[in-house]
Amino acid sequence: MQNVFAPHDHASCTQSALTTVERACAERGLRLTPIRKRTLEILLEGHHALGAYDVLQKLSDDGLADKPPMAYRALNFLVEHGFAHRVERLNAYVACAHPDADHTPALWICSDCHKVAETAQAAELGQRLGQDGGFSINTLTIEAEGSCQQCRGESSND
Amino acid sequence: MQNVFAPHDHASCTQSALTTVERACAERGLRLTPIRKRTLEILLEGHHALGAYDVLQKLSDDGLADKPPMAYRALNFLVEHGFAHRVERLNAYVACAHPDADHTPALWICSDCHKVAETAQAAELGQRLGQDGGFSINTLTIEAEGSCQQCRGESSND
DNA sequence: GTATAAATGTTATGTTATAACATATCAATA
DNA sequence: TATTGATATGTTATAACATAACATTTATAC
Repeated sequence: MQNVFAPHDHASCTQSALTTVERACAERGLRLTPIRKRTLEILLEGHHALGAYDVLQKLSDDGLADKPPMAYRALNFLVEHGFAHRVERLNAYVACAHPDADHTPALWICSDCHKVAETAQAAELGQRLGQDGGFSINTLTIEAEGSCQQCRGESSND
Repeated sequence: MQNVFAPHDHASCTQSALTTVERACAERGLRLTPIRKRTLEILLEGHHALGAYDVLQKLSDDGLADKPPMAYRALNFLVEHGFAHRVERLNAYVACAHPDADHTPALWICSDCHKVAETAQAAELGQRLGQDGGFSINTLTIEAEGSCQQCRGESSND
């Protein structure tokens, strides 16, 4: 697990994600417009999931967007292209930790510090689960809520 | 996979779930009040997930409840005690197929016939996934969207 | 430079969910 | 059997999440 729960150099963590996404957009002919880029930056500020209206508020503070559809469009763009994930259990969004890989993530939601981590090994696992019933998986959602190692060891890590 | 996608004797399927839940409530000192029982029956009518407001409409038709909190309370009761599951991807609810077992279900959502099936083998799997990161799982959500064997073989199965 | 597609701007509304508080019912027991 | 404490229901109001539909602007390809 790429452990976003643990202390780490967040500036370089953010920067590398941003660079990776910029490169991916260039390669794939996608337009990382100001709203979209800023939305990604907002999600990258922490490893917390943000609701669409939280994102919208920040976009609005920056004068970039001030109506719900504008935030949803940017978020949907990021999710569609694998640069962010929607956290179904929270109706919220989190920046992708490995935006370069085509992956089905498993999300780990710490109910103490509220950070959300991600692992990538979920896809083949779902296929295996579905096999006996002959179910053909299109998309797979795996989300766990619990407590991270840091929070179990310390008082608070928010 | 207990295959709710395939044709089956739905009357006995419903009846056995209802009986099991009644017994479980008796054993565990839970009150299966009219609203709660009817809510379960509504969910058991098909293997489709129903939104809270769909359930509310039906409860209202029966003169049992007519305000959102009343439906949400009944649904939450059923979910808390394992008699129904919330489908996070659909913001909807489905009756539990094995209400007697304490389980972490994996849900299979067919985007063609819209039925939702359930398998129970997800718990240890999640534990395994979380282990390397030292994450301690409280609840685990596993939901797949795709197509069931029946729908891939036939035209429509709704 | 015009046509086409993509993205953004805007209005309005739809959908899902809960906080907060009042009232009624149940279950144990004094 | 009256009291009481816990549980469940009734009600108002609003919070939180999301999208349909259509107008305008900006980018891109020809």
